[in-house]
Amino acid sequence: MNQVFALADCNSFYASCERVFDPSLAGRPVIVLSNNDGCVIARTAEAKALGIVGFEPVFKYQAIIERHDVAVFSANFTLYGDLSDRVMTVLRSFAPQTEVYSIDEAFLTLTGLPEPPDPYCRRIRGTVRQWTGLPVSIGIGPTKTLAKLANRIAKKHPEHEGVFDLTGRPDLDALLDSVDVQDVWGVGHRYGKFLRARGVDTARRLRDLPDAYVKKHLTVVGLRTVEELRGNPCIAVQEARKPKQAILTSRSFGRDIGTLPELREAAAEFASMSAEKLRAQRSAAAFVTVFVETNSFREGPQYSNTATVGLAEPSDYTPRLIASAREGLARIFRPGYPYKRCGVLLSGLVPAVAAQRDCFAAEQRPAYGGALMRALDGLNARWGRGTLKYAAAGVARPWRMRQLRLSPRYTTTWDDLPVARAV
DNA sequence: TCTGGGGTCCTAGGACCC
DNA sequence: TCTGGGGTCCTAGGACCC
Repeated sequence: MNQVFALADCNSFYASCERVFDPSLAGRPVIVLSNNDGCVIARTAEAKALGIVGFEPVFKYQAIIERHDVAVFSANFTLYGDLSDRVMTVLRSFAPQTEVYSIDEAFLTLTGLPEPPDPYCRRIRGTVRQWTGLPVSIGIGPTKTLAKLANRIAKKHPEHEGVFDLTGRPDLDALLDSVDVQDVWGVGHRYGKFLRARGVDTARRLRDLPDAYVKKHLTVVGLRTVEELRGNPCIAVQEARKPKQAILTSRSFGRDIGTLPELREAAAEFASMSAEKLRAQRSAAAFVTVFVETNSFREGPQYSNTATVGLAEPSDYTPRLIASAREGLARIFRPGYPYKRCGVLLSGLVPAVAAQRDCFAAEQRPAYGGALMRALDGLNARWGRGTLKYAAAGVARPWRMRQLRLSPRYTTTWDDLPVARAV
């Protein structure tokens, strides 16, 4: 039996989330900014129509924003994460298999459905809208890559009303010819440029390239993409999320940071945050990597460097990881530079219970360490992130992000709960 | 004068995704 | 003045082994 995949993807997800709890935003252009209120990372259709481009710095659009009364928000990932969970819950109720692919999209398997997939997906779309308030578009195809492509068509052409089915279409070639090669899932900036320079500028032309040529220039990954464009499924729906192999916390600072003590605090904070994510997936890390960077967008002396510190044995104990991050930082810190970004990466992850012990190493953590971490994580989950933290991460936090236009955490914090009043 | 071949592991770098 | 953050996978090349 031919397989059928669907990709459900929320429209302008972050911006749509802001609208859910503020109906006055309906019909108004809305944009959401990256951390530090730097770039535009989400735009509603109204904002796109004004010519606002994604991932461009917001200051370029100041005039447009004022003239057209664009609603501007700092990214509120707490809110988006919670609304994402709600959408995924609805989607899961409609398909035997779902893969949550990102915060705003999921693949569904619809193979063997007793009815045509198009009307079924329109029901899914209506239900998501009704139960969560969020608009979603759905693409249907014989492979994940083609479902993705169908989703793009559904979004681009409003006349399809949010659902497009690419299976069994006699005009498939023409449809694939209407899609820019770089809009194919798996073809990014570099490959797009490479292919276009050789006249391969549409999805159909990519599909029809010889295997050997694709493998040579786009590796086996590209070959999989091409096979999928031909309708041969190579990429399976993965229900269970594999544990992460690396965990990174990094930030650009709200302002330049020049001193080691301030950077040490930032590194400690990022190590703590990474450690929390690490314990959430019950892993321990064997390596701690820290990096610092100056602002490459600006003139002046640049410096960036990375240091990796190996642990005597894998650990999930925050003080241990903070100490290693600081050790790495001490190695790469050079005075006199205006630092803009820092991050802490944990790698060499193993299941915490199976962590290889080193009987000759100095004690990595006290006997009460495990209980302490559980208490720490429990309190922060119950009362909000940062309720309990290590003093090493500092209090003044001069490096913290700028978020001037943050919306309330409507769904996850009692104090931010929306209130309905009778008038 | 002659100087293998194959395997594994690790890392850095580069591509991609959202 | 103001330019995100967090991941994955693949390949090439070097170290090392037999």
